[in-house]
Amino acid sequence: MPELPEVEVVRAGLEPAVRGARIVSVSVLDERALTRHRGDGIGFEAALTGRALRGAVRRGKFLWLPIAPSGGDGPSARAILGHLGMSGQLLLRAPGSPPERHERIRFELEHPDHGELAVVFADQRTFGSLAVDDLIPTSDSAAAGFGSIEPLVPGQVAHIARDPLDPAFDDDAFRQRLARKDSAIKRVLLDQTVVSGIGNIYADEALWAARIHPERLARDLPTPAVRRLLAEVRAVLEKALAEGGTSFDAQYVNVNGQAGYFAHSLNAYGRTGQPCPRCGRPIVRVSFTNRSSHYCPRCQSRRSVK
DNA sequence: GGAATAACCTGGATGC
DNA sequence: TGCATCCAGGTTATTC
Repeated sequence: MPELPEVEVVRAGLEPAVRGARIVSVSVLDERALTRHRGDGIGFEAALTGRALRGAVRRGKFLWLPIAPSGGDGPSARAILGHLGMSGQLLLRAPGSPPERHERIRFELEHPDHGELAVVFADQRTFGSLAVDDLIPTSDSAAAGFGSIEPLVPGQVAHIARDPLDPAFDDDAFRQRLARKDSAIKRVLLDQTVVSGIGNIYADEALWAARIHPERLARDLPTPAVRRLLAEVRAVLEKALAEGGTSFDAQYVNVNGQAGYFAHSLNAYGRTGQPCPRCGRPIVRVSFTNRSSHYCPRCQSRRSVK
């Protein structure tokens, strides 16, 4: 389940491989991997073949590879936009390597320093997708995301909020947004237009660390609780990033196909019935908007939040 | 306009 | 052993 740390691991792995590389060929094997693309597979291949890439950028769970303009100079006008969904993988492979299981799209690249290589987009559940999208100015004129200094963001990502690790993330604006939200705090944490990069795993972990019940109304949280929550969100994301992300199965791996280790550090998510690491009371799991929420009923009281 | 819900999808786990 | 059912969950369109 790729959330911010997992996508950042992928971005960091792709960056040196794609920066300055030229796309020699593109093979769309399954057009379901282009649900975000306005056009068909043939058009996708034609739009990218022969073009050069400038790097890898991420905002929240979205990442994109800016495409150099045909002249080579000036700002990029378009990018390859990607979202991994639930089970998407971007893998670096040797040119002509055997097809991956669930391989959907393959790029053959020529890099001035690394030579020939392949970037493979594989996706078991086909919730992820790639697209060619136009870049537009960011609403706040700040750099679009991690890995870029340009204030240009794919149009499909313009509505996505900045993530808590982004230097341009506005803590006060986030707090004010929460104060107007008549929804459970966990639902708000999962709303990518409010704060991006957080999914079910890290929402549960951050709420556990901040001792906040997932069904507390966002607007009822006092300012100190919001500050504590933001601090714990950042701490959880940074720790997961340092450990290479969370892998429960083969659904999340880095660009080399390796799993992350953060699953060993989880305190609440997926630990139903196991003792809370803080107080020892069993972690409970409740159904929550077609999802699961895991929390400690003692540490995360529905009332006493300060 | 804001909030809640359903649908998309595949494969592993579980129960019979 | 084989079949049916459930579950995982990010995003978005639809509904309320």
